[in-house]
Amino acid sequence: MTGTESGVPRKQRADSRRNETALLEAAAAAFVVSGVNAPVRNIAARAGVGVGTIYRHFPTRADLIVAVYRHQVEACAEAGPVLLTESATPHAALASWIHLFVDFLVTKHGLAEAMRSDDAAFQTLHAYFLDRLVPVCAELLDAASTAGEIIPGIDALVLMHGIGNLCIGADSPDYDARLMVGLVIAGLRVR
Amino acid sequence: MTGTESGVPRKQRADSRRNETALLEAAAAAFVVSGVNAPVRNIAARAGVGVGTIYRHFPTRADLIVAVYRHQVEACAEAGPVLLTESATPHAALASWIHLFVDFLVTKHGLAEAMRSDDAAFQTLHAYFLDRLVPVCAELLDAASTAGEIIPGIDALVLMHGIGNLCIGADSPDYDARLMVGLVIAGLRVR
DNA sequence: GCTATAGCGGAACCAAGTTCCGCATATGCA
DNA sequence: TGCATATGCGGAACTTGGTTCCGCTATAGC
Repeated sequence: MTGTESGVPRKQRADSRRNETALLEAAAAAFVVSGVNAPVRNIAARAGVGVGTIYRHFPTRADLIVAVYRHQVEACAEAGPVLLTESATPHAALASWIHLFVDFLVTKHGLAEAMRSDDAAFQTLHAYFLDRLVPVCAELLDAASTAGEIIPGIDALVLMHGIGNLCIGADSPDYDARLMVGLVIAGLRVR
Repeated sequence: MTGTESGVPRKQRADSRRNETALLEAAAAAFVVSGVNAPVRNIAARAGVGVGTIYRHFPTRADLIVAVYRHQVEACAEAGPVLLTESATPHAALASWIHLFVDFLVTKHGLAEAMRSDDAAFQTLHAYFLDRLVPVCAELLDAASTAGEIIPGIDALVLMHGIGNLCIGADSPDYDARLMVGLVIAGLRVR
């Protein structure tokens, strides 16, 4: 229940907003150096707040991750339709978009792991990333499928899930996520 | 330093051996219901031993996992050459073998995740699984490559790494690891 | 049987996530 | 401007799970 008896809600306190942005900055910084599983106490200390303040603003780690990466996810989502109109073929657009998505993932240490975690706390992360990006992917798949360039019936959710998985551990020297993703893209083509 | 002054080592105590097999059975059971990250205390309780006993026999979780699954890994490794002689083509052998590997992984909740963990504790797991299976995979890849069925230059380690990744979360209802692996196998073919 | 010691159990310690509550302070109003 | 009150804060305390360590027990070898 927010607000006074009269029903008109008191506006959010200034310090609360300050803390929220401080937390976002601190989290972004912590994620860069320690990955998205950076200890809560770390982030709180960086932001100069108590741990309780993190939980008040971002009840689950997923909420914090979503908030930190929202801009980049939006950019990726918006790139889909653009690529579709600008690319030579739908398959080329699909390939470009997937590479964009992969680039996003591999530069966020631990994000790919988190994305696929079945831990309930990551439900909102899962939901946001996929709800925002799966339709875009589906549109690209559909276009390429209609053009007869790829095998039909591929589910966008499954594909993104798989692409995400392939990006796990992408910073290991004896692995090459992009190569594997490339194999998948090649495997999509009709032969 | 083990043994008496005279240099002849005292043989392993009977209770020690008993505990080791009890632990293996308990761990196998725990892995089935809770995945390979089942709490140490759980496994110890199941086996009717103290936690210290686990660490004495299996210093890291990876050691325990390796011990539990050794038979199945060996079977998979040995299947490679057999498939190569019995299959119609090297590519068919490769595909069959990969499916075998995938079947092994997807039925072990959490094993695929553990396989790719960069945590130092999982080093021996990584080492054992890959050292045992990568050469087999390399042989199959080589045969298929020589036969001109697949694109050349694919590194077995990278491929297995990727296949392992694709198997993460295979028990989720909205994912299909086998489909994704199938795409990779298709992507390997020359066109 | 006796002795030396390998091996055992589990308490204690550590790391991280999460909850909760007394306290501080910003807001809205007089 | 000063006051009342709800909002929001900090961080201690609790939980869970891994890891270490040490006094004690039971076995192997004689």
